[in-house]
Amino acid sequence: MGNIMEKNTKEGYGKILGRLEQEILDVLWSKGDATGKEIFDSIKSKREIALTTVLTVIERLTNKNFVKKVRGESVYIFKPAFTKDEFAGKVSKEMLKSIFEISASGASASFVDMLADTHPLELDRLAFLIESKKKEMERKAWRR
Amino acid sequence: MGNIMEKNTKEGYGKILGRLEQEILDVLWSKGDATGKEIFDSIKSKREIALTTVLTVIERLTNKNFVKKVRGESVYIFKPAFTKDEFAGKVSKEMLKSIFEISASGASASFVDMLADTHPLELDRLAFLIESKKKEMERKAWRR
DNA sequence: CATTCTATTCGACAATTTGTAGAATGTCAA
DNA sequence: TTGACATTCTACAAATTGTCGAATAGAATG
Repeated sequence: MGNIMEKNTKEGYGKILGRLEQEILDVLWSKGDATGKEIFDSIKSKREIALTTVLTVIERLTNKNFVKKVRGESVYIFKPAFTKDEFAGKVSKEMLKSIFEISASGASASFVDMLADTHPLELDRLAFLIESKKKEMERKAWRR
Repeated sequence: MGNIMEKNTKEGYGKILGRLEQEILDVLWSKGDATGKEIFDSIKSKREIALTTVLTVIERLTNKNFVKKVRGESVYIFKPAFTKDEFAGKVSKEMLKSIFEISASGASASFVDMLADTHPLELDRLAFLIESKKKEMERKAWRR
């Protein structure tokens, strides 16, 4: 039947990062840290691309504070500024804020569906998180 | 202390729609349907803007299938293609998919935090949704 | 029918974001 | 000094969104 949200925009709506940006962060998350050349090699092994292209985008990620740049011996070394979890957390907080402004209930329903489809085991953890959060809120309400 | 995700990009990361796009959909969601002129009037009452600007963006939303355009008597009438809930559901599905590819656990945690902050009462509904979903999954697993 | 509003569509330009990469410049060792 | 390698600069292209004026199409009126 074809999803209505498709094909209208370049990347779709949920895209946080561009393709190359994502590739770079993936390399960094998997290696922990890397030189520009290493990142380039890794991406180059999958598709044709110029070194400077990769360097440029790494630089941009650095400016966005997604990547840290530190001087190594004779070469810069790049590190992810956040772990995957931290990153996902920060970004989703932003995104969800936008969505919640439109409709919290619609977002909740989708969230559960999505989770059930892709990470069914996470459902239990989510249930647990909710319980914890509720308890935490009670404690806070208590202390007043 | 200042969120690290701020100020780097024009709009921030979670933005699904541009400002004017959002304003237009908001008008449509609140009125149910409206002519171009009506939408324009509504937005114009809050800030200076040209009629054609609004019309152009309505047209773009129509092409994205966010808005339906139907011939009324002598004037076109626009309607939201989705309710707020549907829209939030569809969009968040997309977004969450992206985020989950990065980290499901980070996203879950943020989700709960966000919900607790902005719509605390939704927490119970979410817990309920999870339970329902789990039961549904059990039933499906059962039938095999 | 010609004139005059009003509605709608077109075409354009600006700013931002992301991808792309060559040119220029910097660094360090032989 | 001369290479070889590293890093930065500069630029362009395509998309997206905001912004409108000009042109065109339709409807209403005299």
